[in-house]
Amino acid sequence: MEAATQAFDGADKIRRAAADLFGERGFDAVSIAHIAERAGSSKANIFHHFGSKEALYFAVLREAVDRSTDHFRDAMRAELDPSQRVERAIRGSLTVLFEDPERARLIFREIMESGPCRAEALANEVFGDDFTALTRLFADIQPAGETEGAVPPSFLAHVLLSCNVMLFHCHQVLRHLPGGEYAEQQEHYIKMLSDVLLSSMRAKQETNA
Amino acid sequence: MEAATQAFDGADKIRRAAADLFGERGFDAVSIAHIAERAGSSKANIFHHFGSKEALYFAVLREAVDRSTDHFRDAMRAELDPSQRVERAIRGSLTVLFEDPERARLIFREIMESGPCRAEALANEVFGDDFTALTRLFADIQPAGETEGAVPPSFLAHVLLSCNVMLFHCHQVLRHLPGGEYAEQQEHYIKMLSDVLLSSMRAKQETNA
DNA sequence: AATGCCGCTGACCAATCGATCAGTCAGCTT
DNA sequence: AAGCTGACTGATCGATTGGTCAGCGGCATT
Repeated sequence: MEAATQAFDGADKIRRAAADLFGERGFDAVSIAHIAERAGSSKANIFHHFGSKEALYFAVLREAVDRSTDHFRDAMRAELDPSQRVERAIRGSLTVLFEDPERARLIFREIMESGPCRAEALANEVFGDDFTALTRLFADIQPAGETEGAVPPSFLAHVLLSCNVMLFHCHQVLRHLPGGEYAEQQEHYIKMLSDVLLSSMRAKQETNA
Repeated sequence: MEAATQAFDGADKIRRAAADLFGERGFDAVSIAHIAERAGSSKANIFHHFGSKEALYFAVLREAVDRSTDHFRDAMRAELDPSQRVERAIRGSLTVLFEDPERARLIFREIMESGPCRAEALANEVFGDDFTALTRLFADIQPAGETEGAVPPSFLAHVLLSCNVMLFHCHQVLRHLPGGEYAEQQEHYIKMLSDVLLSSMRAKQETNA
């Protein structure tokens, strides 16, 4: 029978140590020796389990991605009125980011670094589902019949995710900016972003100069 | 008399090569030997001019920051009607990013990596001016008297910068997302983001559930 | 012509990198 | 007890890392 502490493999401890270090400092700044030390293991054992540094990195990345999508989908299942659903979506996405910062940084670094080759795979396998779910949420909320000149739902998803990701990565800088107090008042931030998104859905005024 | 080709120092060529490589791959993934090779110089010469790898990195970073702020301030000096000024600001910020991608990536990486210690310095010396200028633009545009329950200008600046930075870093991924065609149609993107920002400035409807 | 300075180089250094190796040990099967 | 398997280790590999150093050649000054 397994122990009550979830039965930590040696391989699991290595994966966790690697996830922390890769998330903090990136692929190149972390050495196998560091990971082995943090995991309480030996260098050779890492190669025994994962074969190469790159393979370990991909294993860690894939696990991070899988857990991330699970979290996100749970966060926006409710069927409430529009403003509550939007706030829920913002809060959910924010939670995914701040609950496991190393994982979030790991994934974003991968996006930044990925050339055109890996980008398509990342879009399909990693972010496609989340983005589609968010897009559908905005499409559902939008007042029927006003979809003509309005901002498309997928772009509202872009706005939501962009603001959250920026807040996550830069909040240490943002809070020192003039008028950047919102970076430390999460509820206030959610309210403001929700206002922006909702108001740009109803608008149907003169859209052209 | 200097040559017509701007008189490239050996030191200048090193700086340029380093800026390219650091921007592409980050600090740790780039070696002095790589930089020397790309610059057509020798390893030892780099240490002769800059003393250490870290010093070279900071020199490159500081130069990138200085040039970036200059570009941005020019981009939004005009005094047109609100929608045109907003579009101008979006386009200006976008130009800063895409005109010199290595520089932009260099700076953003520094923001991501910087702990609380360096974050305040970065906020004051690097982004403070741009952010303040953008904030003032939105404050000017906002209809007088409606500043009560409205979204504050500094948050609109956050939205603008977030969306642009996200588009810049992730556009290879975004264009493969369902509904992500806007990532490749810059004018369309500007129009949509402008709509979002403008409509959330006029809104004064029921702001609470 | 001798001087000092400066941009620059090849050879070299200790340290560390990712990776491989032979080999130890515990547990399972027969 | 014999045999096998898989987790694990210390020693070690060649390559590469950031960094040092003595010295070269051109150029201006004296």
